[in-house]
Amino acid sequence: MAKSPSRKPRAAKGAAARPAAAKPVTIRDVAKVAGVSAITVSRALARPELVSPQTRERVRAVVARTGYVPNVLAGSLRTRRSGIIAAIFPQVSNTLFVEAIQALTERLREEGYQVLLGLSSYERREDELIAGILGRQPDGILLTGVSHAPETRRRLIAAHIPVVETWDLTPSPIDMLVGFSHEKVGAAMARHLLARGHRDIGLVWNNDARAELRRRGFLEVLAGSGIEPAATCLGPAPATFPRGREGLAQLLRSGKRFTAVACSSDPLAQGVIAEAQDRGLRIPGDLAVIGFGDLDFAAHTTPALTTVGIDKVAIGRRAAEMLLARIAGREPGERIVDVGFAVIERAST
Amino acid sequence: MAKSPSRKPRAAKGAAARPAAAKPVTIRDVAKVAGVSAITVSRALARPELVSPQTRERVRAVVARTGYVPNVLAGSLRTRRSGIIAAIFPQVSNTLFVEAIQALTERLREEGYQVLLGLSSYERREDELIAGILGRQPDGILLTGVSHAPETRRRLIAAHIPVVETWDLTPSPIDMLVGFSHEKVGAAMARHLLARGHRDIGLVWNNDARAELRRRGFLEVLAGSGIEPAATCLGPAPATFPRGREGLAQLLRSGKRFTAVACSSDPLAQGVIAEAQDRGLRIPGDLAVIGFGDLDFAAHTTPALTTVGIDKVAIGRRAAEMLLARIAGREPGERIVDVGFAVIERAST
DNA sequence: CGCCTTGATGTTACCGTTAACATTCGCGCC
DNA sequence: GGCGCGAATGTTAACGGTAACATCAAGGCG
Repeated sequence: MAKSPSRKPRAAKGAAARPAAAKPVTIRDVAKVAGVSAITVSRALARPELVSPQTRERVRAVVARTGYVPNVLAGSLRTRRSGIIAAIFPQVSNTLFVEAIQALTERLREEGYQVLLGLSSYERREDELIAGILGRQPDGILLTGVSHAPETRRRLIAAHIPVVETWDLTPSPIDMLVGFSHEKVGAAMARHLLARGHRDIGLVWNNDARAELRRRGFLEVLAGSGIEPAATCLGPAPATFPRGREGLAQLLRSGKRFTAVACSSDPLAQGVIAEAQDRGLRIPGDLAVIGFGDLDFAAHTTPALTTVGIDKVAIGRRAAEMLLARIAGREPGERIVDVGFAVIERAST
Repeated sequence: MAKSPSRKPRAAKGAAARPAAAKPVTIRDVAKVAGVSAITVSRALARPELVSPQTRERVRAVVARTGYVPNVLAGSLRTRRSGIIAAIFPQVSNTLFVEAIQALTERLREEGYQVLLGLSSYERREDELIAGILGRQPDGILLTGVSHAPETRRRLIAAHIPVVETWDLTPSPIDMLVGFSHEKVGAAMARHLLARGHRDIGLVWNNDARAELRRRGFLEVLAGSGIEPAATCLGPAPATFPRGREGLAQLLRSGKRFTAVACSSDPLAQGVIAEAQDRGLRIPGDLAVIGFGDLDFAAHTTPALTTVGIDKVAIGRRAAEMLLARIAGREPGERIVDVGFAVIERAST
C-alpha cells in the first residue's frame, strides 16, 4: 500500500534560499554573553529582586541586544504553570459573551495570564475541544453553561485545576459557578407582560440551552395564570435582527391574535419591532415587545426596548477572581455566585 | 542519599482536606502498564500507522483506562511545533472581525491548530502583547492592520514564523497579507453619493486607523469635485447604534444643511436612520444614508441599508490557508491578496 | 544461503527552562 | 577569632514528551 499522497507532514527542505530559521537565542546564549549562569539570567528576568542590580542590568542589556525571547513552553513544563486560562464559549457573535470575555481577559492579563479562547460552536464538540485544551496544561478553565457531557466532567475533575462554569446556575457545579437563573428571567419577563394586562402573547425565541430555560420559566408563569402562548416561533442560534423580523412574520401568518411578543434576545426584539412598524403596528399600542440582554442599542431604539439587563462584566470579572483565588491556593469567597438580573422597563411594553 | 522517596513536600498552607493534586499520568506510566516503551505509546497516539494493530489497541485501552492526557507543552518543546496560531485583533465586539475569526479558527482546527486570540484593545498594547505571545512559540501569527511599531516588526521577523497581516493593504507587508483597500472603499462610497446627486454630505465616522483611511479616500473624491463635507462627527471606536443616533443629532445641531450622511460602519448608519426617522426625516427622500460592512441587519432595516460588503469569511480563510502553506514549507500562491469589496445599493440612498 | 529491505519496537539524548540544593563571600556580633 | 546568617550566584537534575538512531525478526531475491 503506497503512502497516502494527501498527508505530507515532512515537507522537503523546501525553498533552498530560505533563511533556514536561524537557531533561536536561548537563555544559555544570553548567560554566556553576560558572563553569568543560566539560572541567573532566569532570575534576573523573572525575579529581579534576587539578583544584584549590576548583574540585573548587565543581563537586561544582553537580552535587549540579542532579542532573546524566553521559551514559555519550556518554563511551563518545569514549573507546571502554563499561565494560560482556557475559556470555552459557544460563539463570539453574541455580544453578551463578548463583554464578559473582555472583562475576563482584562482582569487575567493584569495577573499575567493569557486567555485561550475555545469556540464550541456545536454542543458535541465541547468534549473534544476540552480534551485538546487540557493537554496544553491550562491553569484554569472557564465554561459557558452548566450542562456538560459526563466524560467532560470526569476529565475536568481529573485535571485537578480550577473550573468556573458561567451564565447559568445549578446546585451542583463541577467546581465553581457564576451566573444567574434563566428560569427566573423567563418568569420575570412573563410576569411583566401579565402585569401590563397582556393575555395573548407570542414568542420569538431561539433554541439554545439557556434560552430554553428562560422559555420554561416564562411558560410556567403563564401556565400559573392558565394561559398558553398564542403562538411560538422557535429558531436556531444565533439570534439576529433578520430572524426577529421573520419571527414576527411567522407569528402573524399563524392567524392567531396576540398583543405582546416576548423575545429570547434583544436583536430578535429589534427585528420584531422593525417588522411590526413596517406593517403599521404601533408599539406598544398594538403590540408590546420585550427582549433580553440590554444590549447597547436597547435604550436607543424607537420606542426604547423593554428588556432584561445582565451584568456581563461582573460575570467575567467574578469568574476571573474566583479562578485567581483558587490558583493562589485561597478559597474563593463563595463557590456559587448569582449575579442576578433586572427587568428594565422602557417604552416598548 | 538517604532521601525519602516520598514526593510532594506540599506547602503547609492549603486546605488540609484538598485532593493534593495527584501526580498526573505520564506517557511512561501508560507505557509501563501496556508493557511497551514510551516511544511506542507516543507513536500509537500520534502516528498509529507506525505501530502494529495489536499494540495500538492495547495502548489505546490503557490510555482510556488511565485517563492519560498527553502534555502538549512537553511535546512542543521537543518538536518545536506548538500547534498554536496567534491572532491579534483590536476588539471582538466588531462583528466583521468575529466572522473572520470564526472562519480562521474553523479552518485551522481542521489541521489541528489552536487559535490563541490576543486582544490589543489599545494600540500601545500590541507590542507588549506580541512579545508575550511569541514566547509561547506560535507556529504562525495573524495581525489586524498593517501599521505596527518598528519594534514589533523586528520581533516578528526575528521569530522566523509566518505572519499574515489582514484587513488592509500595503505594498510592504511584514510577510504575507490579505485585505482590501480602505481608501478605495471610502472613494467608492463618495462616488456613490455623488452619482446620486448629493453635494451636501455629512459624515458620522469613527477614528480607528482603518476608518481614517476610508475617510481619506472619501474626502479625496469629494475634493475632486470641489466639495467639502458639510459637517463631520468623529467618535472613538467601537461604532455602535447609539453613537450613530448621537452622531446625526450633532450634525443637525451644527445647523449645516446636508442631504446625505456617510457612516464608517453599519451600526452607526442604523443609528443615524433611527434618529432621522424619529425627527420625521424621510429616508432617502430627505436624507440618504450609506454604511460599511454589510452586517446581517443591513438588508433588513427599513429602508434597507446601502452599504459596502466585505467578504470577511474569505479574509479569515485565506489567511488560514496562507499560514498553513508557509508552515508546510510551501510558498503561498500570492503573498498579497486583495479580497476587494462591493458597494451594495439598497433603499437608503 | 547470505544480503538487503521493511516493519515493529527500543535506547538515548535532548528540547529550554527552573526547582532544589550547594557554594561562596562579606558582615555583624559575642 | 569563630560563628551564624543572608545575599548572590552556581550546579544538577528534572519537567514529559519525541527526534534520531539502533536493534531485531521476518521475508524477498539473486
